[in-house]
Amino acid sequence: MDRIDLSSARESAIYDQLPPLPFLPTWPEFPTQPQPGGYDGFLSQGAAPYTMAAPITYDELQCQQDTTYPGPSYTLSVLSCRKQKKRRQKEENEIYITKPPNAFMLFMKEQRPNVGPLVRSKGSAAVNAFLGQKWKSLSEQAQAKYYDEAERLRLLHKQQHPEWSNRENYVRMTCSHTSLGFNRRHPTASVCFCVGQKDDHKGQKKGCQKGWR
DNA sequence: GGTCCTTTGAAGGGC
DNA sequence: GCCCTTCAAAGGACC
Repeated sequence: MDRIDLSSARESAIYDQLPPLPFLPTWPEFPTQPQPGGYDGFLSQGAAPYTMAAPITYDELQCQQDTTYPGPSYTLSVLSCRKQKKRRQKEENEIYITKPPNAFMLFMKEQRPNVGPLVRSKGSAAVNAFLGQKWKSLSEQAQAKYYDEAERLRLLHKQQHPEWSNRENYVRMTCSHTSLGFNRRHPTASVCFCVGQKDDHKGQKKGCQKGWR
């Protein structure tokens, strides 16, 4: 596994004191030993041959949320950090604060490595769809662990970024609903500066429009 | 290089 | 209060 040095990143070391996530090593619904086939076996056999993931750490979680995570070097997957690394470079030293993950996102993060090659070969969309089904099949007790952790991370995020709002990461709504919108690049600007473009459900372009900046 | 796909849940704005 | 929209994650596919 590659190692990324994030030691030059910003101040707070609040995550340093957090213990490893206490999740799945004791999860009772699935066998704790690696099973041949992983989720693919689950699909093809209708049973639950399950490849148990090693517990993820807060270091890895924080990498997904904010690659400016302070502290020494962390053992990270280059792939898992690629998008944010690209975005960071794009933002040219400006800090981009991501939304805290919800319960399902934590579940996906943890279980994605367990998905077998058959499902994985169909792409991330298929993997996520499969994990969505898996999520729904979990007991409330099993899901509660993820809801609790998501809530804890949400509060932690709020503590670390008290002024932050989801709205700051929005590309379209802030621009389309007010002439005094703001966005991730210029959160305090008095004019809207469009930074993205997406297709709506009708296949039409939304996002950047003439006169927005 | 940028965007889509695909999921669930959180959050915010409009009415 | 409800509805709609966006974003959080992943990485291959596509333009």
